[in-house]
Amino acid sequence: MRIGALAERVGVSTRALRYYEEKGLLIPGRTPAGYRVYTDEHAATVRRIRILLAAGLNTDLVREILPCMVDDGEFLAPGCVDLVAEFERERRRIDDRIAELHDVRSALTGIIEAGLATSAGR
Amino acid sequence: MRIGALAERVGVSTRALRYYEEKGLLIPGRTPAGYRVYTDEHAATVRRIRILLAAGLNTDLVREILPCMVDDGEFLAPGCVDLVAEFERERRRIDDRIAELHDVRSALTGIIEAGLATSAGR
DNA sequence: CTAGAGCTTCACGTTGACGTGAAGGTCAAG
DNA sequence: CTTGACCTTCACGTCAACGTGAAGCTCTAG
Repeated sequence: MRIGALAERVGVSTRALRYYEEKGLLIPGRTPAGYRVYTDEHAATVRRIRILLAAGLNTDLVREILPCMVDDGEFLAPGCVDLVAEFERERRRIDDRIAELHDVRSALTGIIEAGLATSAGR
Repeated sequence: MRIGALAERVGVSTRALRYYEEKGLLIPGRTPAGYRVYTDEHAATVRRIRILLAAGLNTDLVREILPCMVDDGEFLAPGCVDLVAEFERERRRIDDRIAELHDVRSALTGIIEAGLATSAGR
């Protein structure tokens, strides 16, 4: 499929797909005329990219993680083993981030419940 | 205290404190010469601002939430009651965000454990 | 063969939360 | 009274992940 079809299928812009290629996250084939050609596997990769970016990872990190997500068996590609320490650091950052969000969530909950009590009590 | 002292005390830059004032989050007093003057209460507010911003809220939202966090009693200021619906929407966004982070966290955990199994098994 | 939908590569614009000087005023210490 | 640390207000720079044209090539339908 070509870039427009993939974009509509996964719900991203064509510009984003070209950007992912520029950053080395998603390398399509090419027709003789130079058109980008994508497969179903590319579509799956784009969905993974969106999830990782949405979690706040940057493109450099996504590029490292992506090849480690394809071999979904029990073992890992050799290059990925060397990155385990980095992945653990990133996991800790995510844990910290989740904790921050939980703090703000409870603060919001306190305000919301006090607000409901206030509007109910008067 | 003046801006430099507050900045060092809470661990932010003076530029950030001026930016918070520009955005209406933190309004200091002024000396006759025009120097900004902050109190301990301002310091507490800055800590709240940092937490909210770190959670991904923007300055507009922080400006709305801040006055609702000071009255830590059971009830709320009247202006805050009208914002409860907006706070609930923001809480849902935070819940979504936490769920996204959990997804990425488990993906990372899968990779890390597979990596440990791979390096242990050979 | 021509219109037009879709593709290509530049290349500059956007957004939010600041960083980073520039040019100058204020104030306590020596 | 002068240094120097601290402060003031502009005002442009930064960074990431794209958005948004511009100018031109390609392919299919009629």
